[in-house]
Amino acid sequence: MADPDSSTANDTEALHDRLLIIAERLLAAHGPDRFTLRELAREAGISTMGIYTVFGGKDGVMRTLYAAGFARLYTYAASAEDRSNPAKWLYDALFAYRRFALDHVGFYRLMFGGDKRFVPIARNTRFGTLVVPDQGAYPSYESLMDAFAEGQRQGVITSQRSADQLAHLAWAIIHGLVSLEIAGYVDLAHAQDRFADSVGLFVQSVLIDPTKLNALELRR
Amino acid sequence: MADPDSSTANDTEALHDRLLIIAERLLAAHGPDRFTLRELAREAGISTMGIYTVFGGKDGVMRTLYAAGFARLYTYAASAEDRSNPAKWLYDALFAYRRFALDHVGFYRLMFGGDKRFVPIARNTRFGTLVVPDQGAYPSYESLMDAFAEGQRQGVITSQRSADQLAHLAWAIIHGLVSLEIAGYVDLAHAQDRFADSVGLFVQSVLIDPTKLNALELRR
DNA sequence: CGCGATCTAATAACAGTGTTATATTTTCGT
DNA sequence: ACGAAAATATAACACTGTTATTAGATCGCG
Repeated sequence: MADPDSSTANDTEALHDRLLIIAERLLAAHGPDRFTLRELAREAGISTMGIYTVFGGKDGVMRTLYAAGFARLYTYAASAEDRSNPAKWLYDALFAYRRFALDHVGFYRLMFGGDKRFVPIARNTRFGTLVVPDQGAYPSYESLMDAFAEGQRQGVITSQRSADQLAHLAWAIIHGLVSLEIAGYVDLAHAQDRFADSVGLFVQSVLIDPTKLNALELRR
Repeated sequence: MADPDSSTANDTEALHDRLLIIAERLLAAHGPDRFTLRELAREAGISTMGIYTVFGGKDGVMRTLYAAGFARLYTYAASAEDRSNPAKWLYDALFAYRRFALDHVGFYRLMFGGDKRFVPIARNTRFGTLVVPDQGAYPSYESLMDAFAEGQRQGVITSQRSADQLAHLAWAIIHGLVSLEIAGYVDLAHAQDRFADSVGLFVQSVLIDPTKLNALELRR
């Protein structure tokens, strides 16, 4: 408030943020398919063209929501980073992923529904060539790989596969489980147990030294 | 042609089939998002309302395409059913699933993109409560479970988990791998190898007795 | 302060979409 | 052969995203 020449910048920035909050709500309510520009404008109390000056068009809004989704996912992943216990860290990360997907189905469908419009191209990382959405989203996957690497270093994870291979399979598994659940192919009454069972089967058989498992209680 | 009173029935049935073929082409070309009724009518050379008399509306068309997708998936699954060799059977089934998804991205996104509109509710089967699209689609999943059950019977698969649990995890894994690939999150240059690696890691560590693996060469 | 230039915002218009209403033709049973 | 019913087409409606156009606000700068 002490900056006089940023009043306009703050106004448009404030409008940007306010629109984004409403857009997230509409995305969550209707899903990416039925998300409409005009409803966003109506809810915000501005004309349809106001959105064009802020976001450039519907693509701009969806692109921003897409990035916001990955940022939100990262907050879930970050909350699972118990680096002192790699096995727990891994479990928590996998469950956090599901939690995010169920809490934010709209985000999830926008991010992984199969519309490649907003997915950037592959780039080289220190773990190999990966496709990662942007700077703010990459940490989620990096954190998962770190969990594997740390588990291998401590000997809790006995697999000799690379952390990248393990993380890719782990990601595929939880994404598969979660997206099947979201799409409606898992009986709701048993979805929770099915997820826990499948994750347990995967972790115990592929990853973790069975003799070190007793220290880990399956949660939820 | 020897049945006089079925001329009309044959006509509408023929129109139904012709429309379905064109609809499949448009779904493959544009994806489920950009599929439009009016283009279908235009391509078929009929008025927009002609589709309403045949399918009742857009929902009817999409529902029919949804069922056709599962029927198509079943043809892929059926081609993998080498019942004399459960391990090969399983591998072939997993690779056939990916083949179907890549060959028919439009179908795949319609079936698993997250729009629950056409997914029926759960029902009881002899393997437990499952969500299966319809009579014609259920065999795909049943075949997968049969592969596990037969593998366990022959001792090739040593896991003591139920065939249902194993099939569910297997389905989640291949669906996860494939849908991440389709969504654009796997580097195209290495997608093939990544899939084979992940499937191999899963099968060898979770399912198959290592001493019986030498008889099985990884394909493609 | 003044004032042209630039950006912002709203209204109006346009080409699409799915769907309903209406009219016209075709088909079919009796 | 004729009335009922189904099939098909045309027109209209309420939406969508987007582009023109126009009015209003803001800014740079002498």
